[in-house]
Amino acid sequence: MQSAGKGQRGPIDHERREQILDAANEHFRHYGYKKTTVADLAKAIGLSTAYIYKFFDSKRAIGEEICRQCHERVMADVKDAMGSGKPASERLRLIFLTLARDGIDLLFNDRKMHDIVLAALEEGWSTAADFDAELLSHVRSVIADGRDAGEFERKTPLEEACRGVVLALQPVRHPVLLEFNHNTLIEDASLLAGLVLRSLSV
Amino acid sequence: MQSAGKGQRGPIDHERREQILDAANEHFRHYGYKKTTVADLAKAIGLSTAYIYKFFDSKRAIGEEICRQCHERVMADVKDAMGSGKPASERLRLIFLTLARDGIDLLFNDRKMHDIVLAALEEGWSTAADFDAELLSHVRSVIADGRDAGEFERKTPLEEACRGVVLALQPVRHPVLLEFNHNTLIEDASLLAGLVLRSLSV
DNA sequence: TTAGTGACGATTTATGGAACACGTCATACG
DNA sequence: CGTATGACGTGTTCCATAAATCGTCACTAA
Repeated sequence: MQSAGKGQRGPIDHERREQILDAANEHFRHYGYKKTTVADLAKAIGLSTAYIYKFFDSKRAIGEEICRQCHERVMADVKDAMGSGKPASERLRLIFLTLARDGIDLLFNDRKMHDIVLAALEEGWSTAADFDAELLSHVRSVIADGRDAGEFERKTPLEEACRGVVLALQPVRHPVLLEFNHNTLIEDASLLAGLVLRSLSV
Repeated sequence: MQSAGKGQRGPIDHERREQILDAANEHFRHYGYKKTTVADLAKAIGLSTAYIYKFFDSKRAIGEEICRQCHERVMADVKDAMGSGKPASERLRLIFLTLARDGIDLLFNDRKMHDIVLAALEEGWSTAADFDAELLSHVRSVIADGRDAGEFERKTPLEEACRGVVLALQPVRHPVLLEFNHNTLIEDASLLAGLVLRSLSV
């Protein structure tokens, strides 16, 4: 396992990592994860293949970082919706629509990245679990808000309601389903949001 | 396109078809769809490869029929739940649990068949659409029953409610998701059923 | 006329050896 | 001592070619 403090000076470390990630971002987007080799990334920044491994344990570690950044961009959109100051029900609906929109966007405008996200799921990279956990926490907070504001019912245990909502999100956010549902995804998201909101209403 | 009345006598036709389907059922289950050849099926019933094509247009047509039978078995379980005479809410909950249970069963006890169902989805065989349509009609009838009995609210347009429920079923019935969720599938089905029932309640 | 088949073209899939990619290490250089 | 690399073992991926499969058709035999 690679760890900090292997002997490199901090600032240089950081710059090199960024360089590698930038190159990876570009190459993965253009040619996909599988088709770009570590040698390609090394050449792009004018260093040797071996040196890449001073900054990342493996090619997969680079892929995971890129994947994480991709998830972060989606999560930023979710956070925007969360911080909009709108009523909880509206914010929850926005989560459905945001995830659907971002999923479609990934599928059509950034296909290679979509493939990476898919591979990450299939190969059990940790990135997906992290995303799930963060999403759950946002859902929990918006439901709690709604309950405090008297918008939502309080009988159902909070955790049960949260897990139900996250499950109901699957059809509009799981990359595998995007391919089957993409033509009706926005409408589906809206329908599911409506269903979920009725299930939460007082 | 193959059609009835190509010249064969009825009873013989039917028997041969059955023989072929029986052989296909056994071979597909043992070796999978891809690995069994039309020649294998022909040998199994003691006839020539060419003769098979008198009864089916293609290997895929045989696969579709087997797939349809598999869907039919699941749908039979759903129908059992529908005809149980229980309140609509209970019947709807049973649909969730039945589909989850049958999905798990297919995944673990009939893996080759699961692969066929998956291939059918990916290659766009008509069997999946038929299943969806039939499932939707059952959902519609149970929701309508619930509304008539005063169990369910009537404000949401019926079709909208139906489509929402069918969407909410996806996480527990889509074969692709089974592989990701199988360890919590029954619990997930229960949670989703609870959420859906709250969304429908008066 | 009807049940049934062998042979065949076109396409798909298996094979196995060569080329390539991943990740490690000993080492070079300032 | 920190930055950086070439060379190499091991596993994976390509790719050309051989083999097998799909589906058709002309044909046989009762």
